[in-house]
Amino acid sequence: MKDEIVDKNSIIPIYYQLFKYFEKQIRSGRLQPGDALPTEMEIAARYDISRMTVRRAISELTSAGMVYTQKGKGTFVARPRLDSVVFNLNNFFDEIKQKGMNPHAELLEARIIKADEKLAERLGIDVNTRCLYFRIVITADGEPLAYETKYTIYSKQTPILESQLIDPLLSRLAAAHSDSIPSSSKKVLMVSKATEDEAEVLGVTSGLPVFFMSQTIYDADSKIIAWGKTIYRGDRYKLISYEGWNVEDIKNS
Amino acid sequence: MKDEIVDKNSIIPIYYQLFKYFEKQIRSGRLQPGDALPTEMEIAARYDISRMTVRRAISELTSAGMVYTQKGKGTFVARPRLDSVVFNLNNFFDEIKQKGMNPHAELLEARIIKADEKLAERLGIDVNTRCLYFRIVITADGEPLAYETKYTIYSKQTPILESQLIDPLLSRLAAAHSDSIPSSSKKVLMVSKATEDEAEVLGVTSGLPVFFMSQTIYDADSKIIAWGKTIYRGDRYKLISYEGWNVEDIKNS
DNA sequence: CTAATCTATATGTATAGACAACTAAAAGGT
DNA sequence: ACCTTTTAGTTGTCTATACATATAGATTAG
Repeated sequence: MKDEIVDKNSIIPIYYQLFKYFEKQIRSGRLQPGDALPTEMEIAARYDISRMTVRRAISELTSAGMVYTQKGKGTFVARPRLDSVVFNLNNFFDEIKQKGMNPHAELLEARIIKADEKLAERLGIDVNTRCLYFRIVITADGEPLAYETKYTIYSKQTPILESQLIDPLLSRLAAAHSDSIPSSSKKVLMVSKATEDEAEVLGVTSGLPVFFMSQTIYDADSKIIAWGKTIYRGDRYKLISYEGWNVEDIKNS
Repeated sequence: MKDEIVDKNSIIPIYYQLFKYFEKQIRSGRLQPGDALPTEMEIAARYDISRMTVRRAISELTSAGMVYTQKGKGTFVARPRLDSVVFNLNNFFDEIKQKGMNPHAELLEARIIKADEKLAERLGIDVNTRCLYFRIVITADGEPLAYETKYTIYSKQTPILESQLIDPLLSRLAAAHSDSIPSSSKKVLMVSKATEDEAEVLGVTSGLPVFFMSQTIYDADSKIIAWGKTIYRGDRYKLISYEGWNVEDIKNS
């Protein structure tokens, strides 16, 4: 009757059962930052499993950032990192749905263009290179939330599907229409005031504070293959970031 | 003369040498998304090492998100995730330094207060609970960049050091002055216009678009132990996020 | 009393092997 | 021609073991 923690006959891997057990201990606060876990040998002996299996469980905990190990000393519960901010700006289709609203993307304009000097400069390409240019507006229950302008190199000449243009992932679009493979991206988030054009599309008064995000997609050779900007309504949009070990609890508070 | 890829006599672990080798192959684009890695047995045989050592290397690649494995099929190079945004808003001390500027934090006000109704509501505590309240302004080369207002529960009554108040990590402060241990945090980023007070502290004109970030620190029982807000000058601050496999290259472009 | 050495203990690396679970293609039967 | 079964090959899990390396405290030498 020592333990129901590890069931060797379960189809669930032993290392995973152990991992989940310690994760629970830490998330609930029963194991607190700085506390030492039992040594690997102790755990192995207690549950009659191999030390390598224990190490696999601890390895998972380590890469989840929940514990850290010190050679010669032991394994300890880590302090949660509460100093970074992780936003998901792209998949707001799902976000809007989750709020019980109906997301929709409307294509305002889509054209094949030849790059002028300004665009050529921005994309690092030659003037007159063929590009795909389009603008969309994203609405929730009919109300505009974001306004996107995007450019991608159009070298494959594949047919353009409206469903593709609506895809919030610029990198996926770039993969479809350029013959380079997206490898890295750079995003810059700024605050700005809505221009007249933006205000009209978004249905707000000109000068309203908005988020301005530019996005650049690079291939493995660090060449630009796509560029886009998105304007988010400042009065309807905010970015929320959760971090730590009992995140699920605080989301409902 | 088959390989200089793995040196068994090196002090660098074999699995790490292997990991670095494949990482390089992927980052450089010689291995592209979708490409299959050699099988574990092949790699093990080729370099005369154990399969478990190969698996360790692949495990590192997997948790770095660079490859994925499919049972019964093989190991494949993953497509980079280019759809999230990771910002580091807090350690801008380092950021400012990196730009060759001189960061400084100035304490505007620091007091022990008893929570009024509004604050008690916000922190989820009783009215009259003792709290630490303070405001700081962060400058680069003397120019104000951000303006922070923070509250933490003050239950330990430890002495307050000015060096602590300047710490950009609110969770560290909360750990020092409350007897709860920070476990999770919630951050909300919005756009706003500078109020008169904010504009004066930041030395800008009232109404300038600014970033507004609120931050709430919770303990393991999901109780609030600290709250803060930060105003970032919109004309001087932008958030940059890099993702992908050749990030180091595009940073210099 | 101090400094160097030893010892016990902890995690880190690496090996060799066994079997399970899954995949895809080959082989076989109807 | 079609469906089923077999088979080879792959990753996943787990074991048992050996030695390396780091830590902290006890022991010892001076």
